[in-house]
Amino acid sequence: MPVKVDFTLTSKIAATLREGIVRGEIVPGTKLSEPKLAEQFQTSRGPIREAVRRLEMMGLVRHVAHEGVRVITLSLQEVVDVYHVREALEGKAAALAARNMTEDELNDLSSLFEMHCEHQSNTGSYMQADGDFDFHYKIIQGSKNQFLIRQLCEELYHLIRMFRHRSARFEHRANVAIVEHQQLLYAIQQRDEQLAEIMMRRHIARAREDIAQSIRAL
Amino acid sequence: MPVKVDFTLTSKIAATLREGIVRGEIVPGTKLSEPKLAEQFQTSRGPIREAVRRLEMMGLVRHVAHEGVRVITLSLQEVVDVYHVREALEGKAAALAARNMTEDELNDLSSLFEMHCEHQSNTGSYMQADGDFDFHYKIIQGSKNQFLIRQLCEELYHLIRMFRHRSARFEHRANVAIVEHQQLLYAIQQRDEQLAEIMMRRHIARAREDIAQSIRAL
DNA sequence: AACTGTTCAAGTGTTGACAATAGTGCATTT
DNA sequence: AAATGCACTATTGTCAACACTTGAACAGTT
Repeated sequence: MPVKVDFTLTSKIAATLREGIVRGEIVPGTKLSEPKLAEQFQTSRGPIREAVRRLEMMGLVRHVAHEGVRVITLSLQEVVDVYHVREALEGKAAALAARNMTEDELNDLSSLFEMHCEHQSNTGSYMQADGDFDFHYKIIQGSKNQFLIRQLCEELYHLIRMFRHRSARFEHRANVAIVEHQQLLYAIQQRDEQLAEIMMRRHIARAREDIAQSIRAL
Repeated sequence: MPVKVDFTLTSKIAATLREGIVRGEIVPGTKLSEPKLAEQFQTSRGPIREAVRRLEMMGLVRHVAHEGVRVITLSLQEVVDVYHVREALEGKAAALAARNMTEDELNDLSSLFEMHCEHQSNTGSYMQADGDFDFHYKIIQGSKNQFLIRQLCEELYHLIRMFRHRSARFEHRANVAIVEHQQLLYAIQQRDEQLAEIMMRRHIARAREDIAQSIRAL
């Protein structure tokens, strides 16, 4: 049975705004004025308010009473902070995935990885963003932990997308990522929870280190 | 400078409902009807809607479009899931606290711990809930990571409070908790990030194991 | 008796207007 | 000229009414 999604105005507006923010079309720091957005979307302020609250849940905007809502501006240091959280959560996700993924899911993950490998050797380039996210996404889902899934996929996910969209310069790591994915996949296939967690944490910690280093380079 | 808090109707209603849910006065599974709550609080539906959305951010209620909002019902298995997330996040918090806490904060934490010890040897009972939360709270704050702090203090915190309030039976662990806190404090004082993380994770994992065991006992 | 389709009530989604608040610019004062 | 206080404006917070969706009771059919 298909998952029920809401076709309310609110959800459509929220999705549109979310993508605008993630893609950087709505510049960080912008104030989201309810009357203006209401005019822009040809609607009243109600649905706008609700949509903006959902963005707040995702951490994409900050709301202050009587002042309004502004799109967050992520400093590199803050991105590093986000990656610390991501390391902790996805590390746990990998451990739980090693325990809880079904054989079918494992096969899925395995073929996805092989697809990435082929794409890599054919084009020499890494399957950007989507590909990497898919791999991580499948592992997170494999954890079978609804709270973990929610925190990662609904709250941190878009923040990370936003950062990645802004600075594609950290993607030279894309090449080594394949190797790290390989090791991670192996650990999960072996049902080795501890190793899976360590591998995932290293994978993310390395990406974080790249960012931290670019701060020190300033 | 004091943190600016909003004295809006919404925030007061949200706080009232939150406590009602956490304390179990509003029974899990209850449907929160906007018209009824509006009458109860002598206000209109607008502030009620916003307050309820905030509860949703905290994970205390679930919202389905066109159907409404219900208070969550946590199964023991779900509590175990929450504790997995908590283990990952607070473990990371302990590591970061070992790195980032100031000497003053360390002294604070230290005296808080000694207070707990005294109270324990005087009364023989553990300083319940509040005390334990305070200790963990100070460590989380000491991490200096705003995202981590938010996820733990604003999202998981109330879920855990809700569970603890429901079943005080898992509190025989209170006695051993002192020893575990002692080790944890020592690790942080030594600025040993890895040890602090391990100690915190064990501390929480043990509590989780108690819950998991009570599931198997069914 | 079980099943399908319709009607109805309750509640959520949406709207536009009103009230209260915060920031801005100007006038007045020292 | 700088500082203080006031009025104004724009925006958020709140309200009450309307529109649409959902679930349930009920009637009719097989």
